[in-house]
Amino acid sequence: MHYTATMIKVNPLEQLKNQGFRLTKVRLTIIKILTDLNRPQTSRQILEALRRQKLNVNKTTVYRELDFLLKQNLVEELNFQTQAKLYEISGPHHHHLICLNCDRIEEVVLKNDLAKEEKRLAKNNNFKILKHSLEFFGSCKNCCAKNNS
Amino acid sequence: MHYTATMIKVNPLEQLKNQGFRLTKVRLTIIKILTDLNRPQTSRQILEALRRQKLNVNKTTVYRELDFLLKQNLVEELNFQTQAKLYEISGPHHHHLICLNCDRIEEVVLKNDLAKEEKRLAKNNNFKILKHSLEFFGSCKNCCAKNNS
DNA sequence: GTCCTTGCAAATCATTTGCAGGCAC
DNA sequence: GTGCCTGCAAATGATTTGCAAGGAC
Repeated sequence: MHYTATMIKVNPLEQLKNQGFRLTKVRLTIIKILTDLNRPQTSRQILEALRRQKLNVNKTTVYRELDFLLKQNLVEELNFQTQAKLYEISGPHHHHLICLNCDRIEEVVLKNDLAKEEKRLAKNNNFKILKHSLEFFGSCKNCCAKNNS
Repeated sequence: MHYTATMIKVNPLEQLKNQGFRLTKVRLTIIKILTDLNRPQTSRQILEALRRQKLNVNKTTVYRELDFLLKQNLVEELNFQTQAKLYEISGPHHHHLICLNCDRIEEVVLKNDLAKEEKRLAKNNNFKILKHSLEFFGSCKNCCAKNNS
C-alpha cells in the first residue's frame, strides 16, 4: 500500500509550512483570535484584537492575511452584513442566527440539511449548486427579554 | 360592519399619494425598471437604466429613492454580493440561484419552506425569527455548457 | 407657502494597490 | 539572495450627508 496526500491527515499549519509559507505571529494570532472568539469578526475587530495582544499591525496586513487564509480555506467570508464583511474560522457547515437589534450572531446546524432541495433545484433549473448560505434574522434571547420588560 | 385600513386593498402607489408623497417620474421609473427587468440590480445599474430612458438623475437621488422605497416596503435589499447591494421589487418570498461565473441571478421557490426548521431553531435557541435569506451559489446552465465544451 | 424632491460637492467607510523596505530560510 | 511578509500612503468604489435650490400641491 502506498500513501497519497489525501489519505494522510496533515495539520493544516504544517501544510502551509510545507508549501513554503511562513507561520508568522500575525498569521497564527489571527487564527487563534477567530478560533477563540468563535464568532464572525470584521477586519476591524480582528485588527483591534491583534492590537490588544500587543501586535501592532497595519490594516493592510490584516486584509492581506485574511485574503491568504481564505485562499487556503482556513477562513470563510460572510457577506450578509450591510457594511463590512465578516470572517470566521473554517469548520463544519452551519448557518447563522443574526439579531437585528444587537447584531449578535449565533451558529446553528439544520436538522434536515438542504441536500434534497438542492438536488431538485439543480435539476429543475439546470443549475449546478456548489454551496449555499442561509441566515435567520430576528431578535436574540437578550433582546427579546428587554423588549418584553 | 366598518372598514379598517387593513381590510381594504389599496394600490401601493395610491397609498403613497395618500400619505403625501409624490409619484415622481424617477420614483415610478425605478419601480418600472425593477419590475420589468425582474432581476436584482445594483444602484449603478438602476442609474444607467434611468439614463437610457433619458432620465438624467444624480446617483444621490437613486440612493435616496431606493431608501424611500425600502422604507415603504416596495423594494427589497439583497446583501450577498461582495461589492454592491442589490435591489429587487418586493414580491412573494423566494430565494436565489447565483452563478459564480457570470453573476446571473435566478429566482427560485422552495417546495418545503423553512417554517418547521425555523420553529425548531427559535425554540432551541430562544430566538425570535423574523425572516431568513437563503441563496444557492454555483454554475448556471450557460456556464455549465461552456465549461463542458 | 409648505415640505417633498433633487443636484452637487464633499465626506465617510471598507477595501485594494503600488512601492519600497524587512525578514526568514 | 530569493521569495514571503509588512507598512505606509494613496487610490478606488459604494454609500451618505449637508446645504441650497427646485417643484408640486
